[in-house]
Amino acid sequence: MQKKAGNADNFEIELDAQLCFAIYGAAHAFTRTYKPLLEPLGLTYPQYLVMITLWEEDDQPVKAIGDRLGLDSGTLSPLLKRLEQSGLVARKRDRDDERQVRISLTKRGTELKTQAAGVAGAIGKAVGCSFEEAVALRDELIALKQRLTKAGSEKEALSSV
Amino acid sequence: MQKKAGNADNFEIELDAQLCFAIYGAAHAFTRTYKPLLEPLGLTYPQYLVMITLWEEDDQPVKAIGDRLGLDSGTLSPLLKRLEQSGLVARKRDRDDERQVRISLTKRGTELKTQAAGVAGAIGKAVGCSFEEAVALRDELIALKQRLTKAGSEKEALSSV
DNA sequence: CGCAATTCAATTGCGCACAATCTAATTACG
DNA sequence: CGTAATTAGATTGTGCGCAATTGAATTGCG
Repeated sequence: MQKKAGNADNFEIELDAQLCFAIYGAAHAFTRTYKPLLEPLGLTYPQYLVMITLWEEDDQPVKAIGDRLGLDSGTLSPLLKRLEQSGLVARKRDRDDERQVRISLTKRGTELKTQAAGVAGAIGKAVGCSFEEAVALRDELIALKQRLTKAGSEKEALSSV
Repeated sequence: MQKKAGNADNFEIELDAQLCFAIYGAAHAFTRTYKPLLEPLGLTYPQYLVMITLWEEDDQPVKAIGDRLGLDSGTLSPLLKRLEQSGLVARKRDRDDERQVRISLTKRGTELKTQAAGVAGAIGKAVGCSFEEAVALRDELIALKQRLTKAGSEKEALSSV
């Protein structure tokens, strides 16, 4: 990336593009790394994330899972049906509030957590950095996400592009 | 790689999961931030990335774009057809090697770069960190991606998960 | 109570991602 | 030269991700 004399805009575009590419590439690399590890479990990466939230806390409504992962019902509804089809979760209407569908782990779904332990270990190896580095990276990403989310929720008065 | 006894695994799973969530969330937050800015340009986020590579260097074969972005023809073929439909790029077979399809910018595609300059500025603002911080984050993500990619290409002898 | 507004989930439609498969063109090699 | 292996791109099928719409249930308020 050659340093342009004077005009800072070009440089900003360069950096913006590079950050774009970097996060896009890193996220995809993550997915690709997980894929072969999750395949024997019969899970995709987003399905794995849903299972993690359920291993953390069983019997949640769809909305809660969506909030945790930043996904809406358009994504979750078919995904959860596939998990149900796989025999990992059960979907049932809440008695007290029939609008809600509560997702709970089946026996097989609960048991899968044990196998998933191996996955985490393999990923830790693939990430190839120390525990402290991983923590630092995690915190930076969380902070980045929060800044982006906050900026987005405040205003979109950028019409004069 | 902290190879500990069995019950330390829980801790690893936590961190693994958190890193998972963090990068997944950050990548999506990025996409969502871009979306309203790219809409007036008639571009999606992946289309924007393709345009950036073409602004960097015009008249590239599909393969080169795919290598740059880590995408295969299954993704790029329809995406490039939509860009062609939008009048931003042209697709033509290479005379010397008829297997290749070279993608080049149209007049409109070239001109769009000017408008895109505003996008980068808005994103820089949304990211809300200093230039140095952005550079550091970019480098960390690139390093993370490279570690993951390398680990993935070496071996997949994790069949005993 | 009765009706409007809100909330939750499902559905539809479009655009990625990617594996697997296919065709056509090029290169390698005996 | 001719056949095999390789390479580029397109196609098909599955699964996200998200906007927009729909429909049912619940809540709010007079």
